[in-house]
Amino acid sequence: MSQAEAPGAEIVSQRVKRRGPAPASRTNLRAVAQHAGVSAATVSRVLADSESVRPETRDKVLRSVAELGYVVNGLARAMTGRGKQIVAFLVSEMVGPSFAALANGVEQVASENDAMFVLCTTHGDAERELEWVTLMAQQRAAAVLLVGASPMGEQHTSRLKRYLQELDPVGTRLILCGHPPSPDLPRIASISYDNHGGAYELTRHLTDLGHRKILFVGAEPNQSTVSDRLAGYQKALADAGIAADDELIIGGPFTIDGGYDGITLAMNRNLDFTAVLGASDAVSIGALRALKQAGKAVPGDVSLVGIDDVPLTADLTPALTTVHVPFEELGRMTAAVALGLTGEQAEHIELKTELVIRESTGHPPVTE
Amino acid sequence: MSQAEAPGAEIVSQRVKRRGPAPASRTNLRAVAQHAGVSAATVSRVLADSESVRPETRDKVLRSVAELGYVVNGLARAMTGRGKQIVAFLVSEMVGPSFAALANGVEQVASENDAMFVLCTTHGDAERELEWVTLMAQQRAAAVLLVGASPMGEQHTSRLKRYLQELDPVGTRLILCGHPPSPDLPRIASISYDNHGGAYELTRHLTDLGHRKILFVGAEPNQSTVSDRLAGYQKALADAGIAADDELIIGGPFTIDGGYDGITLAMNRNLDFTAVLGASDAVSIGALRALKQAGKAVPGDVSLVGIDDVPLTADLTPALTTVHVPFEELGRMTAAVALGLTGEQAEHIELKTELVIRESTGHPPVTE
DNA sequence: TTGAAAGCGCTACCAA
DNA sequence: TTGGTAGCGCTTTCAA
Repeated sequence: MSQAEAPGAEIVSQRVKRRGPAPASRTNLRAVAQHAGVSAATVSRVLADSESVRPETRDKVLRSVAELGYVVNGLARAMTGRGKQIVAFLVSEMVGPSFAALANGVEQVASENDAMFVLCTTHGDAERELEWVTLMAQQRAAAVLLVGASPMGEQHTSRLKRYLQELDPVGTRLILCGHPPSPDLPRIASISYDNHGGAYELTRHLTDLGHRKILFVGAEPNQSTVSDRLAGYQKALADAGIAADDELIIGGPFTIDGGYDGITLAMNRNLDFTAVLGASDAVSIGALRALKQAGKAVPGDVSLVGIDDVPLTADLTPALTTVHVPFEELGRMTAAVALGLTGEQAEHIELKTELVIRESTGHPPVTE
Repeated sequence: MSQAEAPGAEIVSQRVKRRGPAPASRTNLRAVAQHAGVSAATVSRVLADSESVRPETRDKVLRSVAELGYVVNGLARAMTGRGKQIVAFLVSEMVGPSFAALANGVEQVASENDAMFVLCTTHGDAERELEWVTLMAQQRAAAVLLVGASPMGEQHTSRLKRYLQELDPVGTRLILCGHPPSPDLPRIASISYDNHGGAYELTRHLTDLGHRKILFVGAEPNQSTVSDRLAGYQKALADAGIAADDELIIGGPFTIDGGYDGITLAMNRNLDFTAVLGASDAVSIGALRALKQAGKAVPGDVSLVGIDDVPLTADLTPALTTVHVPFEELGRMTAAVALGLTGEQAEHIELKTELVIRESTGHPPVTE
């Protein structure tokens, strides 16, 4: 270290105090300034593309930057409020095409707006979720997105309150995505889509074809998405004058295996049905597998429908009739709200869904 | 602001200087200290779970923290070197099940090790990729993961050099995931899998069944993954004593549509083939669609194989014979290297792939 | 147009 | 066990 350059007369002896916390890089803004023979302020201005700096000075600085391989410290920058915004995407599992489309939508808008997309998975663990929320509060994230269905009810509300408690003081927004507004916490923005309507249309399509015994598979209890879908299904049945039959509602998880097991169970129970409504496309895919194995023709013997319209459903045999959910749009909307691009007040947006009729539905077989 | 507390004799008048850069929260560690009647150092110790603090003091502090709704500033903390590590996952598009499995693997290991998983998409835009690398260097990320195949050759090398130039000075690791080592830059760690061997086995399976005219669809030019797969295919043909026929190699993107278009093209050209090797499962799915539309039976008329073994391939009709790629494992490995869990030196790991025979392959039809 | 210097909020050293 | 305090690296007045 050259100490000859100090212009001051008296040399303060043990001024040198070292405590390198960031051991990686020793080249900081000050070093660049020194190298370029200007002040730190000037370097900062150059880096911030500030107008008021003479071209020659700027060049000099930039040359030093290059020469020293200097990279601004975004962390320090963030501390002064000039950092990148963070949009945190909290989801249970990073699986499935719907997740991908949704995340893509969020990421697009985030990076269009110069924000950083941070993905956090909870694996359904409430503790982990809280940890993420806390971390994001600490990082002063712009927004935390709670993505996907989560359990409803009292417990959920108090959980959200807990989150708010951490996020509010630091100004981080909390947003529900794919989940209806929490009635007790209307302040929390929510971007969701019409699960009820989608399931209604789907069921209606089935009853219009003449089906009267329609199995609902994948009724995971106490979960907003499913319960809305279930409600839509029930409403459509009622409107068609079909009596509710709880036997036809099969529980189980929202997965391929869940669908497979659900159908297997239904057949073991000798349930009588001519159509199956999977609570999601994944469920329907599993259902299809089970149906095929049992030698049932789709839609000859049994009609099958799903919900979500994930990409590959069109490539199944038969191509699946389903409800299209605009996941990417949902993501874009959510990010827009997260970044405050849509106005200030709490928002509750519900996107429309759309029935897509393909090959897996037909008239019920004529029973004699 | 109380100015009475200044112990100095002379009161400098316009000392009050305000410039609130973080407008959200005014409660900082100092505020907590004041509220609790202790020093900042003590609060810091409590928050860091340091041993040397009396229980009563700790309680007092924690009470103040709760009362004030204080949340530590992770940014400031990061500046002193105590921040969360960042693992940045750079990928072209956030699509497909293979992406999900891979990302999941990385995320798992990252959060097991208390690091933050940041997902960045480039949409195939080199400029965007560089921007991300720069940002991550600024954020002092622990590692940047370049995920997925990327073009090969001279240009690629100089691109990597450019990245290194930004990442090296700040100690951020650069890692290639799903991409073989760069011959010119052996320092850069790479975690990949055996594309050549996978394609070889697959082709071998086909030739063993008696196929001699095997179409390769999805030969996107100048891309490491494909070129390795293509090489494996060619090697297997050669080993089976089958002459190479470039006509049978169809270009096009690595997607469902790419597969569809590829087959359509091949049939328009009246190409003679009894089996199709899709460069990826997506390609094969598209190929299957086209084949079906043309009235070809699979595997009766044409055998079809893919590579990747993405979840839904088992649910196609017929279930697809493919090569299983351990994406999640790949992700876990990559993250481990990224976080330096495996030793210090540059690593080049190649994971094994495995042939999965399902229903889409059979003997070629007997031609008379 | 440029420089000096005061923070931003936290951690860690050194004394007490 | 606790407090004082000097940084970490940057931005931004204020004055020159």
